[in-house]
Amino acid sequence: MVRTRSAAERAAEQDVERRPSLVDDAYAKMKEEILESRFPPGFQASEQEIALRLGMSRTPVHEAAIRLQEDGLIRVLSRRGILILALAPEDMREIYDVIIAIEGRAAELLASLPDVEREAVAAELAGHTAAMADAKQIGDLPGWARADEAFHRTLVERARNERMVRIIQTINDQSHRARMLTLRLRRELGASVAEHQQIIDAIRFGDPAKALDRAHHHRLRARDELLPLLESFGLKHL
Amino acid sequence: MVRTRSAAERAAEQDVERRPSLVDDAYAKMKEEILESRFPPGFQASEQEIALRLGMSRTPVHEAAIRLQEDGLIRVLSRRGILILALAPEDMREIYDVIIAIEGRAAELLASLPDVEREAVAAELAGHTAAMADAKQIGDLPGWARADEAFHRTLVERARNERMVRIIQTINDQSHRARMLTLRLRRELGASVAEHQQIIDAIRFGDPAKALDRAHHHRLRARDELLPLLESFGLKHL
DNA sequence: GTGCGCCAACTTGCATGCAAGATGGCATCA
DNA sequence: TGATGCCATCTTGCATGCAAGTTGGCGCAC
Repeated sequence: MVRTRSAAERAAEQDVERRPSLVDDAYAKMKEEILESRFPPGFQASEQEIALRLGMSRTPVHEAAIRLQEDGLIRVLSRRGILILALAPEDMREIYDVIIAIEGRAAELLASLPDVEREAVAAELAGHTAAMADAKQIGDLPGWARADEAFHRTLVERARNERMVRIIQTINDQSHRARMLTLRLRRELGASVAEHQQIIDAIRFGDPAKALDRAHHHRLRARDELLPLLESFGLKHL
Repeated sequence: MVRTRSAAERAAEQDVERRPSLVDDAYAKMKEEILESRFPPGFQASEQEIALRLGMSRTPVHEAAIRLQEDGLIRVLSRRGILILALAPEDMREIYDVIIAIEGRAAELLASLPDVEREAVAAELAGHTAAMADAKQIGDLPGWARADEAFHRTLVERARNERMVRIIQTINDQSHRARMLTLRLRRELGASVAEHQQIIDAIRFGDPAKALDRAHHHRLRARDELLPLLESFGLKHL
């Protein structure tokens, strides 16, 4: 029966957290296997077999597969199982453009905040950037990557836009394997610190146009360094 | 069995279009009912009942519901059916910021294309804008809305980024009801034509920075007109 | 009259059955 | 020997059964 619901009912439902379901479990585990390349791109597996491995029936695996397909990580082939998608350099170009768009707007929004909040965000971002500089100093590549990721995550999360956060999360999942792969290829850890600093300054001084421009510039520079690298390695899919 | 697959196999699979499934059918029909407010926001329905109405079992309805939940149109409540989500003015703010980010970058990309392509895109955009002016002249509000939508769709689609297209599609679905509702509230059809023209000019002359700026400005102006309107009408959810 | 608790009805989560599509290999024929 | 077509096998799409969680209402106690 379709029926209207009171505001009270709706408010109550906001609180209700879904209890852990097998579908959530399957989703999390399959995603992890894909991101860690234990299900490498281009491989195919039957839902049956995954179900067996995860100790559940086909149903929750199938439903998790639908979500992963929406995330752009796999394709569910009719009667032929699940295909783990690979990323081409072309996909990385698309992904960078989405990041440029979203992070640029986020930086612009952060630079438009009231003084106190701006300063708080700037301080937080500066902390992550300092951690990057430290990690670089002692040659701690994973540490550098973590701090860099924290900087960019903060940039978007502090802009108070759940949809932007979600978009970035999806895009990050898609490009996770590529990031892991290229981390040790990159030689330009220094430039990032300086560019982050410029973004932070623009936010701190409340200059939205400059924050947007510097955020764009940072990601464009990173992309222009990464893409040729990928292609020179002949990485047609990753 | 998990196994590697040749490039030929993979290429072949690209062609394989999924044949129409009941899940696709359920997804399309449910989405239409939601967008047309025949399933109004805040209402709740059981999967059982929807299945009955669509003449299928619960399974495809449930799987379609998962996809609609990923799209942000509904929430699947454990053992309590499907809840049609409403949009608050706050959501519209988020949505506009995503549009501003994506369309801004798209305009920037279009203005960076080679001469010939830039001109082709500019001409196409100019066509839609002319249609808007005509529709406004004769008071054809739905015609104006269609041409406006075509302009913005073209802006993103011509930027050759499938992910951006997908993001905009999702966002448009989410805000469809709000757009329909506010179409007749708006008084400012004229401003749009002039602003579109500025975006077109920037693309035609190959000025990416200006194209970005004008695209931002256009959507910001539209948002700043719309949001107070929504709030003055006390539209807490729509 | 008011509040509490129990219960019947309903709803989905998940497992499984069945049918039909897809595939690979083998046998057969030229 | 090479090509073709058939068939056994595998895999999913969808329906349905069952169990467990959720809800609303009725009756009972005070």
